[in-house]
Amino acid sequence: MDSTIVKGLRVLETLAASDQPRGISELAREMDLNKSNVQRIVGTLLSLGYVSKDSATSRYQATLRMWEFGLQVVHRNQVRRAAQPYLRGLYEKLNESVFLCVPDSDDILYLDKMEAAAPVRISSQVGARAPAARTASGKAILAHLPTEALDRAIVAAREHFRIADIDPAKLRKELAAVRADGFAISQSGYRPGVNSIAAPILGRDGTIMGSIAVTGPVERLDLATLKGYASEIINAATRISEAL
Amino acid sequence: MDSTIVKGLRVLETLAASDQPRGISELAREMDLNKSNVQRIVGTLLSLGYVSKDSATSRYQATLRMWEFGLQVVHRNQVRRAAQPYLRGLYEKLNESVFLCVPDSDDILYLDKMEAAAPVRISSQVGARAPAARTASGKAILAHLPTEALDRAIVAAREHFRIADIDPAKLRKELAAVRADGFAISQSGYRPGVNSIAAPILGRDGTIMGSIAVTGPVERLDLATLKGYASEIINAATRISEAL
DNA sequence: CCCCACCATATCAATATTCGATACACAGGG
DNA sequence: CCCTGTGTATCGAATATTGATATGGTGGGG
Repeated sequence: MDSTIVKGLRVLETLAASDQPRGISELAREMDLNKSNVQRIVGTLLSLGYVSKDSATSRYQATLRMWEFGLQVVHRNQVRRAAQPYLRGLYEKLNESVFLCVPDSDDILYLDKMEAAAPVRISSQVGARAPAARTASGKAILAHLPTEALDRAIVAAREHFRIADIDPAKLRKELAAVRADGFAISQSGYRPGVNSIAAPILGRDGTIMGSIAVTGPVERLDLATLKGYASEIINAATRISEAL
Repeated sequence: MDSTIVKGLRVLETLAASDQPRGISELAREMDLNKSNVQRIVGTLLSLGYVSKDSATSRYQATLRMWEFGLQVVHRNQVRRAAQPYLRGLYEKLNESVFLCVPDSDDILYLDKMEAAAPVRISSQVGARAPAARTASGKAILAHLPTEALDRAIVAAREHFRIADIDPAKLRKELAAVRADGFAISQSGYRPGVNSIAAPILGRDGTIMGSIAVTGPVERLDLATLKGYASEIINAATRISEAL
């Protein structure tokens, strides 16, 4: 299982997630690894350019290298490419924030967004992960998942995001409705004060590829307004599906 | 030197850079590694979620995981945070594409941009690397580099980007002018038909942190127009520097 | 002012881990 | 229907990784 790679990437992830530069001993303690081991690993990552060293303090931090490679993957992403013009179209038509989500190992990932110029709070949601069962985008995806994947996703939501208050039976019922309607709605389900409506993007063979969602504050996007956008969003999602 | 990590990341980079899913033998041949070795490495990356397997064809490709972690680093980037409002301001005032660059191990990296809605060609320049000596953004950075770093950068430009036609003496002269003027200009220097003007962002201690640039087609942005934007850009860059 | 405690870093023998030749099952093409 | 390619599993040998230990440097408290 190449444990050296596992450790190496864990160190890299830790550094990427850390606000400040980190020292060797500090990392070793926090990650429960041997100090010498961390020293070697960080040294290797340094020589590969994934990590930089503040020579004054001898502390290390992640560089932009991961981002650089990661972007290559995103730029090639077919769903993103297909969705981009429609995201923009929706945004310009409705003047609300529009998101693109994709399923990623049992939860969902925000892949792209179009957003009003200067939002009040800096919602750096692109690149973030969210529990599928709580968001409109997520439910649009879950509704079209094969049953065994859905089961895993429910378990994952409870474990990974420590969400205990999901009633599987109730969720399954809601998802059946989503499948029938063609759209999913969330009212303050994930972020309080935020409502949204989402529609699924399906591949040629009917497998779920992602979803697009319109999101905004409850004051502006009440249930009636959301439902008014339904056909607009379903239409866009369908066009994206066809473009795949 | 933890050669296992080196190999692991090389495999990951190769997959991230590859358009199509790759097979084990293929990778092994291309990367000059043992087939068993690649198999183990890819298996490890798979179990860590950095790579996914197309179970039909048994081919592997990079997932969005690297991007996810990479984004965390970008989002925290101080220069990017400080520059963002000014980038937007410049874009709205001038109605031209605006870029933010940072120096990164001997060349430059495009960190952020604000761009007209639907550009003719899809310039996915964010995340891309460019030879510093050829671009306005790069020259604005080079001009404020300590001499030994500048020497390295010139060598790197010739080797890494295989640019032989850089005259070091001439470049140094140009950079002195850039330092005096406070801005750098490029006319079709890197991408033919593209002109741009850039100003440096400096840290508290005077070290170069990055640069901002306005870029556009030669027809619209001729030399006179570019120079007309100079004070605008220098002003923004200075404000960003102060915000750091 | 000096000591001590902590740090990053270097060393090196021991061994756990990676390595790669070999083998196998499977798929597709000639 | 073989034959050459693939992905995958196995296992002894080899070696790269490991971690206790040592060193030099730095900063803070007495």
